[in-house]
Amino acid sequence: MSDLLERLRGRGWRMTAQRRVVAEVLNGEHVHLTADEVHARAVTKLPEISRATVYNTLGELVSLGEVLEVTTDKRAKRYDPNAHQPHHHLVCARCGAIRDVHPTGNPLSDLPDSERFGFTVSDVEVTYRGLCPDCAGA
Amino acid sequence: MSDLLERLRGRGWRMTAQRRVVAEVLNGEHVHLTADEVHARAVTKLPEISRATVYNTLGELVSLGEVLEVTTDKRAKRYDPNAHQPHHHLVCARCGAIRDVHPTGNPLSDLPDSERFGFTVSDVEVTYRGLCPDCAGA
DNA sequence: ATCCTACAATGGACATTGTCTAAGTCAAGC
DNA sequence: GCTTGACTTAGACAATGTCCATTGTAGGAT
Repeated sequence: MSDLLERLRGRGWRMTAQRRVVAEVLNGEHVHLTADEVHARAVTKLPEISRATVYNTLGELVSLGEVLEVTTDKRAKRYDPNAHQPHHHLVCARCGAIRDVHPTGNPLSDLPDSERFGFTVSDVEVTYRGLCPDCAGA
Repeated sequence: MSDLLERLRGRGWRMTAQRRVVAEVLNGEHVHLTADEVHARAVTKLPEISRATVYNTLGELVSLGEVLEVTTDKRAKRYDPNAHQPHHHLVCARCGAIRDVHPTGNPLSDLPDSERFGFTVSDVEVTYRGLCPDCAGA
């Protein structure tokens, strides 16, 4: 976990209290917080931290490739710290719960040249939707 | 094309000038407009139409299943009238151009039970990313 | 053809998410 | 322990989307 902090330090990332707190909040599996959620949690550890700093820091983590931006719903971007293991997402259509999933097969090879319209296709993002046990078990 | 208007009428949708204009704007293949773009085009045909009405109407069309919401980027929702032919999307990472694509295979069957976490999975959405010919041909 | 009425449209305030800037603050190196 | 350039802050601003009270109207009833 402090892997993240270690890696960042090793890459010459200037360490500040704010950045440490943000990195600490973004930790674990199946973590997919919005920027405001990150801010809310960061504030409990460091009350003075500002919204702008959280946004800036998240943006930097994304640029560094340490965190992924996920847009499973149309509302806010979410931030996924599980950037070093490729995966896709399973989303509950009712409550919005998100799980990381690892489908078999490679969707990239399922897109024939005739369907590529001359694009250079480099990435694919798969979002499964359904109901989680709680919401389905009505 | 007026298929859409026909279908809506047949389903007892109360027809108004505003709704007709919105339905007319959303017509064709590879159409993926944001709500504001729909509004901008609707205004050229019906200057008094309000933003709220466009949002309401789009929401209704989505509820009726005649139009799909697509969230290929983190900014605005886009509306895709091609709802009666299942398809996925190919997005240019630079300019944002969007094409409808039809991959082979069924990603749903690529998600093993062990990766479903008890969810009832009903839908899957695939977004391919890359560079369109114009942006790649730098 | 005209009237009624429920449903639709309007516009403007408000909410949410995200960006920007100018000024103050601080981590890290010397 | 200084210096300095990068970081943080607060708040204004922008973009997108929602809500509500008021006004308008489509379509059925007469």
